[in-house]
Amino acid sequence: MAPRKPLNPAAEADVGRDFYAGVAPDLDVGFFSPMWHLISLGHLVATDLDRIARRHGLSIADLLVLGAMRIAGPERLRATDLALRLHITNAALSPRIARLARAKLLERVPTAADKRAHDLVLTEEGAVKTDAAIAEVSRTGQFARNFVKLSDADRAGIARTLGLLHDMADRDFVP
Amino acid sequence: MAPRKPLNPAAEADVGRDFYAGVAPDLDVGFFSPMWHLISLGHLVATDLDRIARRHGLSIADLLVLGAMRIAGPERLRATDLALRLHITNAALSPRIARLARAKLLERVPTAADKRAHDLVLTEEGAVKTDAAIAEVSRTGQFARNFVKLSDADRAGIARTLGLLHDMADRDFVP
DNA sequence: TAAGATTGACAAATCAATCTTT
DNA sequence: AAAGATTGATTTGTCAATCTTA
Repeated sequence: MAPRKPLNPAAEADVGRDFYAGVAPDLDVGFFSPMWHLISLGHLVATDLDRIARRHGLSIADLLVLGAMRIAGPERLRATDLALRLHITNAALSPRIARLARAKLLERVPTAADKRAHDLVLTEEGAVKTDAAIAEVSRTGQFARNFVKLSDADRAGIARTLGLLHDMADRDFVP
Repeated sequence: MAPRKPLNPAAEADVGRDFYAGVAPDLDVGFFSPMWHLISLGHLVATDLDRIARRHGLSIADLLVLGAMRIAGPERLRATDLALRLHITNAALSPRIARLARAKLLERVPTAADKRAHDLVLTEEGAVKTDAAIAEVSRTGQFARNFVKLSDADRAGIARTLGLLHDMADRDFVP
């Protein structure tokens, strides 16, 4: 049999859902398509972001760390605070922070109150580089360009509903 | 300054969006929160799925390969067909297929018409294991449990809109 | 030339174990 | 004990280069 040209992902996901509805009628398969869209689309968006970040000498992982610190503003974040916001483990964050500190994009300053911890502070150069990369994401990122093609109602709806799901997943998250 | 308890992700994302709206008024930042939800939530869902897959001796990557083949049914897929559907590179797929073949969950049979390619066929054991893992995702997966808490309208809306975005990202995807 | 598949070098995530400080 | 941070072993992805066949 000649390999069929794959359907578009939305139709393909529903084929899978319907297949499993037939194979296992006792299962709830309503979550099937949106879950696959989340995983695959999340991966595609992250890959595109990584390409953009690398033009600035960063990875997407670097950019997420720097962006979270930029947004935190004057607030002093420790590694653990950052890991909670990014939903990654401390072990993943450690070498990244070391690398960004070596590149002089952030500084580790000892926390006064706790000798175990370090406060993380963005340098001027780190802030400038972060803003430049984020501006390019806004101008040339695939997601930004595709998102505006949705209707106003769809944009508002997906932003709100993804927020609800993200909040629920955040409550399930244990580092 | 004492580290502030992080807001819920939905509110936190909007703080970031508003920050960059202030820093760079020329930028469109409407995509900001939903893009972050996609990346972070996609990562959380994938990590949870990986935990479930490992109880069956699989990884999430294995499960996605096996699931795609299960859904394809009688159709013979080659590695390249699979890579296109999963939006990963052939290089990532190669060692995975080799591993699954060693575990006797799928077989590689030479393609009659093309000596470069192999057709991939799920074994009986592979199909059984795939269905068992997917049933457990439906019963105990965090996403499945959270998704049903949404309203009927929100479930339908997000499934449809994620499908639109996934289709657009798929058209941008070049392997 | 291009397509299917594979390999090697690298990046980034997980878990488990460890060290220091609370 | 428990919390903050780090290191080592393993997995999976990318890109670049290579080999064979179309």
